[in-house]
Amino acid sequence: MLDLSYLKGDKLEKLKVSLKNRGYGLELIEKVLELDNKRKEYIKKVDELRAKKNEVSKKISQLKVKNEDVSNLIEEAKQIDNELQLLEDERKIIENEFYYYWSLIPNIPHESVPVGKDSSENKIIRSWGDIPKFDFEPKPHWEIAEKLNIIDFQKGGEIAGSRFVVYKGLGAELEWALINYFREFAKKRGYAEIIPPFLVNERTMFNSGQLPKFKDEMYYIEKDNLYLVPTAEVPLTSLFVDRVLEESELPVYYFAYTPCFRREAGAYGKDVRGIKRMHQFNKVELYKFTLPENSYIEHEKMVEDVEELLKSLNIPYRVVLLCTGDMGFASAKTYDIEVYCVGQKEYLEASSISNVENFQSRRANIKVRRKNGKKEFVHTLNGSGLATPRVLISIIENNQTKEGYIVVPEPLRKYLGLDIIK
RNA sequence: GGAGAGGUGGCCGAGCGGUCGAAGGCGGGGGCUUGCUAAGCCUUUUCUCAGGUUAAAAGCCUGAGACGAGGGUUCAAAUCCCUCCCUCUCCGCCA
Repeated sequence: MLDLSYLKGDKLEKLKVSLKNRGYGLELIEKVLELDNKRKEYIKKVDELRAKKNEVSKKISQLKVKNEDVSNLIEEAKQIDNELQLLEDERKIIENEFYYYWSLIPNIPHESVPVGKDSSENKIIRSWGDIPKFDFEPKPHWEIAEKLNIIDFQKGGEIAGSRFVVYKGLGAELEWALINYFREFAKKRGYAEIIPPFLVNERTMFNSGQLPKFKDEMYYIEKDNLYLVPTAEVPLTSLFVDRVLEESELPVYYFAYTPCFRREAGAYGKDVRGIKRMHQFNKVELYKFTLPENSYIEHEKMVEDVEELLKSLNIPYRVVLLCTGDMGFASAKTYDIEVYCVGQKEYLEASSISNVENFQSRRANIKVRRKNGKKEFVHTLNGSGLATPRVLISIIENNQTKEGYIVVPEPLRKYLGLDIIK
C-alpha cells in the first residue's frame, strides 16, 4: 500500500505515470480520487460537529462541578448527537470504500525499471552457463520422470486433481535433496531458518499484498477463515507485524521452506504437461527486512545469492529485469532468474526476487526507530531461493542420458547416496 | 471444547465515568555537571487523519480520532455492558 501523500501534487502525477506504465487504465485512479474528495468532505463535516459536541460536553462538566443546572445543555448535546450519528455512518461507508480501492493500487516502480508493456520488453541483464548439447534428441522431463517411475502424474490427478503430482521413491528423495540443499545454502549465506504456519489469516494475506486483489488465486478454508500460503513470503512478511524495530536489529535475513498452494485461476490449458505449473509445489524463500537506504544493495546481494546457488548446481540461467508492465503488484523492482531446460528448449522462471520497498511494511505496520527518534517503515525484500519444480525440470532435462537416466548434480549426491538415477 | 486471569504509549506498569493522550519507571533524544568510579542532575520523547500557514517539504497552529477489534449505554468511556480475537493458568481431547 502506498502513502496517501500520493494523492496530492507532484506525487499524484508520479502515481498516474506508474499506473500507466503498469498497463492500468484511468478508471481506478479516477474512482480513488472521487472517493478521496468525498471522504475529505465527510471528515470535515464530522470533525466540526464533533468539536461542537465536545465543547458542550466540557461545559456540562464544568457547570456540574458548581452544581448548576445543565439540562438545556444536555438537550443540545443530544440533538448534535443525532445529527452526528447519521454523518458518521455515511462517512464510514465512504472511508471503507476508499481504502478498498486504495489497496488495489500497485507499488510505484523504481526509476531503474524499464518501461514496457509485457514480458517481451523485459531486459536480459546477464546469462551464465553453457547450454548442454546432446548427440540425441533430448526428451521432456515428464517422459523421463514417468519412465523412471519417480513422478506419478496419473496418481496426482486421481488423488487431488490436475496439476497435482506424486513424487515417488527417488523422485521424492531428489525433491528433498533439493529442498535440503537450498536450506543449507541459505543458512550459509546468513539467513536464519523459519518454519511458519502454512495456513494464515486474512490480515496476514493483506499485509503481503495478496488480499484483496488476488483472492481468487488462493485456497481458502471457509470454516476457519484461513488461507493456504501461496508462498512463504506471506507469513514471513508478518513476522514483525505491528512492531517497531531498533536500527541495530536490521538487516534481518530469514529463509523458510514451505509448500506453496496456488489455484492458478485463469491458467487453464496453459503448461498442462509436466510439473511446470502446479497447484502445490515446494519452495525455499529468502526474505530480508532492511533500512530503506540499503534495500537496493540488499536486493542485488539477494540476486547474487540465488545465482551462486544455481552455479553450484551447474544450471545455465539468465537474470532478467522485469519491465513495468510485467512486474508484480507489490514490487518496486523485480529480477527473475530463469533456468534453461533443454527438453522445453526454453528458459523457465525459477526465481523472482523483488524489492517491495515499504509497500508491505506499511500494510503490516513494521517500522524502524531511527537514531533521531523518528519512526520509519522498513523495506522488505523477497526472493525464491529456490522453487523446486523448475529447477527439477532443468536438472532432469539437462542431465539426461541417452538411456533415459538422470545424472545427479554433484552437490545433491550426498543426500541421495548415488550419482545416477536409473 | 470447559473454567478462570488478562490485553494501556518502544518496553514495564498505574488509572476503573468528566479536569486522561493517559502517573511513575525503563529505554531513546537534547543539555548541564564531572571527585563520590560506563555515575549524577535538568529537560524532552506516541501515532493517524483533516484544515491553516508554505512555492513545496519540514516545522508550527487549529480541530478530530486512536488505551486488542467491533458494537452498545451516557451529554461524557481506557474506565460500565455485549460480541469477537489474542495471550496466560487449570481441566478435557489429541499427533
